[in-house]
Amino acid sequence: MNLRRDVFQAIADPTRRAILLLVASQTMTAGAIASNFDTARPTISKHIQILTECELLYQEQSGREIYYHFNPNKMKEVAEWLMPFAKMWDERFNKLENIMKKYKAKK
Amino acid sequence: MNLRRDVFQAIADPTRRAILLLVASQTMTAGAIASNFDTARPTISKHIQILTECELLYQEQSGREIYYHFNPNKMKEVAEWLMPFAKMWDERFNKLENIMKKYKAKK
DNA sequence: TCATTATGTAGCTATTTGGCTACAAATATA
DNA sequence: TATATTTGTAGCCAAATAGCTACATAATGA
Repeated sequence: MNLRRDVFQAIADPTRRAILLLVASQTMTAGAIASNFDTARPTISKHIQILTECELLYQEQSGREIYYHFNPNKMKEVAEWLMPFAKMWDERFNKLENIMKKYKAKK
Repeated sequence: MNLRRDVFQAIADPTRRAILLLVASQTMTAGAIASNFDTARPTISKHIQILTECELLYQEQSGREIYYHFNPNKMKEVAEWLMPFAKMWDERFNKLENIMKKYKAKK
């Protein structure tokens, strides 16, 4: 359980994506997170560990409880990777681009 | 090699992310894609197959050659999943869409 | 203090993954 | 037609993954 701990690998797992949605909506303790799943608690604990290692979550200790916070800046890395693709799915952009193309062709 | 063929699992692998960037920039044959990597051709072929199965790529046969095209709409699913998080990483913007708008304005 | 609670770790397992070589199938070309 | 090219498939393997149970550690609180 060591290598390939990047954000993309982290969000590949559906359970981890669910954890991220949960914690992003509200900071929670490890136990509170686990209580949202049928999966065994140590399994969720491992998922939380993976998310923490790649910095999508960070810990705040409070006595014996550990609160997990969502780190938006790390998730932003995914959005940044998507940017080069984004122009291709936006219809308005494609329309504009096509209009410009036609306009230039006429000149 | 069957289950879990969703977009998130597909983009988890660095080689597949590189293939997507390549093909998004230009439609290419399987051989042309493979020639960009040190990895053995059948290995790349398998990556291409995974990307095709989850519809990030689609095929266009031309004789014995197969051209692979990028499907932006499928990638968009990732951006849509990111939306609930987007407002958290930049105060100035409330939607991923706005960030994309800004990106395109720069171009 | 002693039991309870919150959390993480160890160690095991079955399955999936990503890689390779060897081979097959189909199209193009000399 | 015989050969070369393009691509995919089969089958193997080592490593990684996600899951579990059992145990360890540390803080609360009766």
